[in-house]
Amino acid sequence: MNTPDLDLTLRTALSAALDAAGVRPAPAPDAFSLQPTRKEFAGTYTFVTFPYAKAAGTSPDGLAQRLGEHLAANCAAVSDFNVVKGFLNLEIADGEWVRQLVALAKPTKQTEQLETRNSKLETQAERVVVEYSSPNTNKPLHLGHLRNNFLGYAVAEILRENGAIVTKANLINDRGIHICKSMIAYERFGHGETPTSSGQKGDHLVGHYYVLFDKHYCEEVQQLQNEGLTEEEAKKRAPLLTDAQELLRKWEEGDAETVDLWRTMNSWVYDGFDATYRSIGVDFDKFYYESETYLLGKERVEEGLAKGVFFRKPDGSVWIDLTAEGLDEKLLLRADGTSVYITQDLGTAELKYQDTGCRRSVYVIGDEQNYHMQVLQAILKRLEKPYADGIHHLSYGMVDLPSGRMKSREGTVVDADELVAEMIDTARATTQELGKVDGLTEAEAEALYRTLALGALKFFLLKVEPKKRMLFNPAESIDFRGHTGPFVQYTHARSRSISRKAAEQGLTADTTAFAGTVTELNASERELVAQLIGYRAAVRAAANALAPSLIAQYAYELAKASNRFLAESPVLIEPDAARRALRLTLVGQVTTTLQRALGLLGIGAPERM
RNA sequence: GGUUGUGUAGCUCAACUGGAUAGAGCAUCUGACUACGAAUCAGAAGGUUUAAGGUUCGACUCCUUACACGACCA
Repeated sequence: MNTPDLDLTLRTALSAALDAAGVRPAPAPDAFSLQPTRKEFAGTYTFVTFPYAKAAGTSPDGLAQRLGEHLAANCAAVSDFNVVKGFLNLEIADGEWVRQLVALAKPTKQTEQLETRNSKLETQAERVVVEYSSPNTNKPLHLGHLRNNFLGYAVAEILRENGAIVTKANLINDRGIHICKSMIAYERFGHGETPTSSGQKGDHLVGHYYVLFDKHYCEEVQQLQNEGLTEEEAKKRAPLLTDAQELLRKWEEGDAETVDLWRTMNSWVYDGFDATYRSIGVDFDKFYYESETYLLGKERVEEGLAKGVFFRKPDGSVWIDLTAEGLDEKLLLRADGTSVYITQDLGTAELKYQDTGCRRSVYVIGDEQNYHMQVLQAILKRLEKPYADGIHHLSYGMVDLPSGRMKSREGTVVDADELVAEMIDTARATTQELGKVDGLTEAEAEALYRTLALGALKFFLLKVEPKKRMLFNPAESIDFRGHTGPFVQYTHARSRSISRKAAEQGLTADTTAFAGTVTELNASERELVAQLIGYRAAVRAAANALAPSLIAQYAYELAKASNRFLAESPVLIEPDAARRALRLTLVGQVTTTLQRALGLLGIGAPERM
């Protein structure tokens, strides 16, 4: 027998009760809000009657009373209710909580879920592409990219868990003047240095030359100004810049030597990126390179001109007028026929659609591109692309430092690799100080430090709503206690420890040992079951809102409930066998659920810590 | 100048999209390791939600106006 979703059971019953109370048409089960009861009142779920009191022709309290009586009589899950100022608080029968727990723990239930999910995959599952990371190849990844990478990875995993078919895509910006700047600096000052010869990671090496470019460029500009040029003039005529521009022209013409250097330097960067991606635990299904897509955009321009959506100005440049959408006129192709950013994006969007068949596409990009993304979507709508409506810009705010905004030129950038390394050092120090790693091999311990470091970092960056700017204080921000990743990881390790000890003592989490016999729960047990069955709702909400922060919040609250439970309810020492089995089942469910929730955020769940 | 985002406890963030006395963590103070892990738990203190109006049974949330900070578009 299947135990249905408690939330759905209650909603269905409430809908029927509203109908019986004369609310016509009664709202559908998913059309009203059923919220957790505030903890100062008795009950678990609360229904607000104000919106329906008029239709029922009674006071809110009167309606609440009638609904409560109807539910108590007709819904087995509801054991009692109370009414406070128009709020109907529902209390759930302990027997129902036990049934819910048994259903959660049933392995058959899970395989069933998997099967329905697989068959859904075959037929009507939604296909989504999540584009994230999307770095430039002229500098290594920094703190801002980490927020992007973690967000993108988590959103993709959450959508997948919610039943979608997801393609993780990475669009690499590998061409343009910025690469040429690194190249020209390398030609000038590199003396044939390579990652191997210098012992530097490839992306750091190339980033180094980008910085060198800027340094020498500034000197040249100063020099020219001293010779009497205006600042503006000097900035335009500095030889390094004109050389870089010349290099870009040669690259576009396909000059063999230039393309060769470009390819070599980019390959160094990719090796470096690979290492970083592996180190921070993110992955991709598909890579796109702007050097391969930037020409595709021009076909879209032709298409737009043919459809009359775009127009050509007398100088030959191509534009679109988006004033009707509240935007401006936007340049799509320069008078000399070269493309601009948005041109490439049109091409890439089309390519992604052809490759994956996804009508829905999530772009994880910083909020400085809000306008750009609005324009992109508006243009695709005008072109009547089937994927235009499915574009969603997951916009996130910058990560600021106490000193202000990160600026690569001023050297105030927090490098991703360095930050992770520092975090690992902190995790190592903290763990060793607590003396928790006795019995682990060196390799196991090091793996643990990485898991903890990344857990802290990812949780810290993901628990905040994406669109908010956030402050990162390297000295203080990352903590291992309180509302943190390691707190959740600790709870998992603690629960695993109890399960291991139980197994050593021959105790099992057998649901048949308590399924019919235990009929009363204490407050911490009830709260924990309620949290556990909230997992699916949390995933659904997070998927709909593209909000990993909801999963972080859920994992934290589950961990909190678990620790409270363990403080109040002895497990292994519990003398009553049935209750002991129930509590062991709870412990087991906490570990698997925490593991899944953390997994969605890309955070590992250690066996011990 | 135009468009847009943000503003909540000393600090970093929540608030189920209009619901009850605005909640957590850090920092501060108090208590709990001879019960399974104290990276934990229990408790105290901390608020005119930037300001002023408005909408209604009810506003951090929606609408005006102003202020502060940011981003983008000329």
